Amino acid sequence: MTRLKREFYLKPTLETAKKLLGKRIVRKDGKRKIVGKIVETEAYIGPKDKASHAREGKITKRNQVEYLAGGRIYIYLVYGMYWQLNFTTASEGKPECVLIRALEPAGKIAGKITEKEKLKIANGPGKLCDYLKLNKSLYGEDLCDSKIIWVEDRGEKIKNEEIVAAKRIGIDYAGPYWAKRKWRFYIKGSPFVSKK
DNA sequence: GTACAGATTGAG
DNA sequence: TCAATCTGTACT
Repeated sequence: MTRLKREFYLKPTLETAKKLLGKRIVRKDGKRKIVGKIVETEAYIGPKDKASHAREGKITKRNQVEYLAGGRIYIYLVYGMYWQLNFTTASEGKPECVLIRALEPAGKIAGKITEKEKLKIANGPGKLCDYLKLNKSLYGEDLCDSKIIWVEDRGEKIKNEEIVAAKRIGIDYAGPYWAKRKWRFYIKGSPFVSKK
């Protein structure tokens, strides 16, 4: 297996967000292995980005892991019920991260599942955390070192022409300028991306 | 201590 | 279109 190394996460965040497309998240939950191909991501580049939790250089108990060197898990609860999986990026001191918005289930899936159900089991940031069995206990986990979650490159290359850049979702509170930035990326034509 | 809004989701 | 649901964050 080829686990992504620290270096991968230290590159510019927008670049990392695009390069993550097509990579596999591997999660070990006890004896079970859950795998999903990343098909949709979103970039957050604090402190200038008004939509980022680290806007204005804010440091809180929730977002502090964003300030560490890239390659860690930033996970938090929104709306009181959904976990959001992010990978931290950039070097230490730069609060930047990539939100994982949708996965294409890969490998063996627990229980019986139809092709139709498969399309909708991880097509949203809250749903994919459920699929991967993630919660607060993964906060700060190091993707370069962890035994329970990491990201693999299986050689699949997504060409630039296959990547669609679009507006980010659910961040209108940041004002039109930031809400309009096309910092959401997904694989063109993938039926597994989150609904619009 | 209290108020309040949110990087979503699925039902109506 | 809208409520569910609860923690982090700001402010008294």
